[in-house]
Amino acid sequence: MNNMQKDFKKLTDCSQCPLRLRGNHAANTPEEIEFIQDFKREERSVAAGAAILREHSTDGDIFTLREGWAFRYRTLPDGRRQILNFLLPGDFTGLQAELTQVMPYGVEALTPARVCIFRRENLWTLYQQFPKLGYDLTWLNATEELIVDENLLSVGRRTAPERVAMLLLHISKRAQAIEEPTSEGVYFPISQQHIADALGLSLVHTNKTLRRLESMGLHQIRNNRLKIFRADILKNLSAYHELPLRRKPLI
Amino acid sequence: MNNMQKDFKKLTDCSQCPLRLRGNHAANTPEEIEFIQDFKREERSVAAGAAILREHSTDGDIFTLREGWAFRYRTLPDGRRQILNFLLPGDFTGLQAELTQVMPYGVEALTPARVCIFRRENLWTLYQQFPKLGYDLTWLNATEELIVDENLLSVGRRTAPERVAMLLLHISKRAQAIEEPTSEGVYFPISQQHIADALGLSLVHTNKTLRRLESMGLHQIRNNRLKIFRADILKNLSAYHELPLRRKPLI
DNA sequence: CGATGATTTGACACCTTTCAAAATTAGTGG
DNA sequence: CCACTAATTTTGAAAGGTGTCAAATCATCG
Repeated sequence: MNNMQKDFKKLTDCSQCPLRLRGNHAANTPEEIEFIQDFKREERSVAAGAAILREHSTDGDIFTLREGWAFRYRTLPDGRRQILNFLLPGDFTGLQAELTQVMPYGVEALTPARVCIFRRENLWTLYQQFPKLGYDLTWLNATEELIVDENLLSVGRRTAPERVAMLLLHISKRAQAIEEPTSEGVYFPISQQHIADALGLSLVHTNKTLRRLESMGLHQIRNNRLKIFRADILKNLSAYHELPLRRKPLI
Repeated sequence: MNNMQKDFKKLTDCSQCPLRLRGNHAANTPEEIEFIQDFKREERSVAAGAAILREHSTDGDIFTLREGWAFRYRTLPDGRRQILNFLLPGDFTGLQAELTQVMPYGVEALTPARVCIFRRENLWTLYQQFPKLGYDLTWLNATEELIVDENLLSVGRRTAPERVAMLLLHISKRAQAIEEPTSEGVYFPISQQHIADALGLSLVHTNKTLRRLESMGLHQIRNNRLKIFRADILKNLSAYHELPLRRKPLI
């Protein structure tokens, strides 16, 4: 936990970025990568449960999640929390803070994570020197909004079972896109409390719904792994249609 | 209604754009405005209730709402509808469609409206030739996401009275930002069905909640006008904190 | 092997939805 | 400007999905 600065100066060579090498993202030119390298101010490791961005703080970083999972959330004064979306490796966020004085949302690590933090003051330079990267940023931001839209539809209009089914499918799909396929399902480091906060449900009711779907043989969650058995039924239940997305850019 | 093409060729001179002249938006250079002028493919008038963007269609425009109000929404196969956010004059949307083959959401006019539709094929040119406008687009998109975030928090974690209070305040604030202040409150062309769809509530319960707040003297809706009487109580009830936003760009 | 946190269960209250129908308001044609 | 119809807003009553409370069972970890 206190190794937060152990690798402070030594920034990974972006051209060797493990995310990039995995080939899930759109390619960049060497010049672009060089710029991104300079754009990067810091890499930071954060423990599971630790804050990456603090809600209501007056400064906020823009960053890419390089390893681990996290989530973006907002809270009400009395503590009620709504998870806006989950962040998986490769996801970029923090731009919205550009608009306000205080961070309207927080980001918290779900697992031990590692983030690449960029120089906000160079954001404008990025747009000027590499329009393509500016375009990519817009793209990344729009992708995030698409997910939030989907979540809003869920929370606003789907029943509890439908919401849970939807979340299982959505997370499963996203996880599959970034990890090697195994017969043991996908990594799933999300607790029931997190699911509840993401779906606008209570913990108890989330648990009961989850148990119900699982006992129907639709899926299984065990040891931080999610296996989908009956994607067909889950899809039908949640009316979830995967949007065919192009390959995401990486910054 | 069938005057949809009456002013087809004659595009407004963007430098004389009524929105721009009103001075609510960040300024642009003459060169930028000239580019925007060329970027604009068409202006279109749509009737209240008509579609501006069709959900699930395979083509989608990017546009700025110049006059009137509209809303962005998604539906489930059985017809349940969730309004994602309301669009007021000056709002820009449609970028997300860039990411998918099918429009993930629809946009419908709430009042007679007029939209400036841009040449999607020139979007990339915009980023290249006018990085500043690219930056603005990112900004506009991020602003929209901020609103969706707020709505997700509401729908997920606020009670019905809290949601309604929140919506009244939020809309009132946005409306005030674009119209002359009058003693008669702000323009409010939103039906209870729309409120229900935006808040994830049923029509009946929306009505009862609205009536309750109104009978408590917190607000009044009459003749498409909303008057807030007790902003203090409404704020306290909804835990709504206005985010101090910078002046929005206009494209 | 305690201790702390996560998951499960059961019971019950209650907020919200659904169903039905009346009362208003808005829109349209004569 | 008055009918007439459609749409919106209101109300009441009852059903039901979710939340809250409490407590037990499991799991994880130093």
